[in-house]
Amino acid sequence: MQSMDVPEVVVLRLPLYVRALTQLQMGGTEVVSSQQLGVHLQMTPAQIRKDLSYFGRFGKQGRGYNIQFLLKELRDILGLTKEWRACLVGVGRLGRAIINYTGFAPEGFTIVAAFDSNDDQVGTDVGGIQVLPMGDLAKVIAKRDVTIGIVAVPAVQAQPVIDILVKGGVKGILNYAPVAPQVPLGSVMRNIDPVLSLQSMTFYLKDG
Amino acid sequence: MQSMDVPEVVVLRLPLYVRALTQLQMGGTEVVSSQQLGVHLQMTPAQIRKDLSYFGRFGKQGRGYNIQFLLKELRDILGLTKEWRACLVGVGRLGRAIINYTGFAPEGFTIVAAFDSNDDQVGTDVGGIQVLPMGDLAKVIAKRDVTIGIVAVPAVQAQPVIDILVKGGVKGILNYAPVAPQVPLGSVMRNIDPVLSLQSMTFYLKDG
DNA sequence: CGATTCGTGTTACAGGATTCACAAACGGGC
DNA sequence: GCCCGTTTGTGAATCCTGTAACACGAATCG
Repeated sequence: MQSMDVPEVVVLRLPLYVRALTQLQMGGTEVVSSQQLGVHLQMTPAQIRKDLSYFGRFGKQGRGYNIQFLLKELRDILGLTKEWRACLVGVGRLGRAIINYTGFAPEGFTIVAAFDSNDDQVGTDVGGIQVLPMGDLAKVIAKRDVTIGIVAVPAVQAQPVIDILVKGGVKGILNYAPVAPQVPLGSVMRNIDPVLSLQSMTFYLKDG
Repeated sequence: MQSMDVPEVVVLRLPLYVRALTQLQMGGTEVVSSQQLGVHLQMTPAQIRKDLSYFGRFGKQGRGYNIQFLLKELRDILGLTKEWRACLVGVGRLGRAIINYTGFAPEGFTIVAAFDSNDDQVGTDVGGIQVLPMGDLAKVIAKRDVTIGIVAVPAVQAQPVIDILVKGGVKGILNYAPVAPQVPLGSVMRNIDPVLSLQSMTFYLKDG
């Protein structure tokens, strides 16, 4: 499969291209050169062209890239043309914020179920979603075609919860817990960790 | 300054070491080898040793690293020994969640002020913090020794808000808005963007 | 219609980062 | 005090990423 020989750094940049192109499209632009895109994203034109060339030939010499076309291609490549269904584990403060976050839906990511191990939470309604017991996890994942698990539980529970999610059939994990858990080969995990970001930032701030 | 010739990837990994070491320390371990740490963090022992060697010689041959000592050193290097004061801009849903997030304080990051451009928000109390008008920003930053600005405003407002923060004297930006804003040289920015994470994840999920 | 300009896709190269391999150092046992 | 298993710190070698250069196609202009 193509996925195998495309460097991961490149894949990580594709969503940035999608963002920038969408923004340009909103502004009414129809064609853009790697040069202009580069200014927008603070990268060299060469890098953009090289990244795109991993997937095909999308531009025209002397003209640049047709935004609508390139966007469609990139969305295809990233798999953004379908609706992705996710479930959330942990409906504490953080989990509630995630459910209520309005940024996911417009991009095609929908949270279709929520779980919690705390019996007091089970049965309650959070942002229009019924909180289910952890025991229902595997069943719901299968029934509702859930491919992504969002983890918003305390650090110590993260690894066991992730194990359950993966065993339940989830393929991707978006982890908000402040740990670096392990996922089996074949699963993909992304960590959201503002504290780590701050801690690496202070290195540059400490005597500047 | 040493900061200049240490690769940024290395700096990004240091907080991971701090985390793992803290966890081991909690568990009662006193000495750890790069081997063991590597298993814990899923990295090669060689990389850990090389990373650490940028900053000094912290280990003992035949034994490994004294956790307490190494932790102290790493905290020093990262500048985590002092209290960092931050201000938040934008007290919408996301901003409120950030203020109420309990993960910052234990690591020495305190939110000491909150701002919003919406007059309806100004004057209200969010999580024990009084919301101030944007006009007070520069004054408060100076007076309360704020070095970090946390941005939780809609995408279109992110860049202007960041400009104001930087002009006001903030040195670091933690940006939650789904854009890639520009900061002047000498400032540091970190982006928290779950949607980008998901969008690069789906590439690997789309036909697996 | 030929010349010129522009910007792509690609190949070659340079600079970084990661891994390897090994000498030097440490601690424990005897 | 000496040996032995262990593990560090560090050049050297390998791998990877980003940048620069260039040949070619496409559009434009006189």
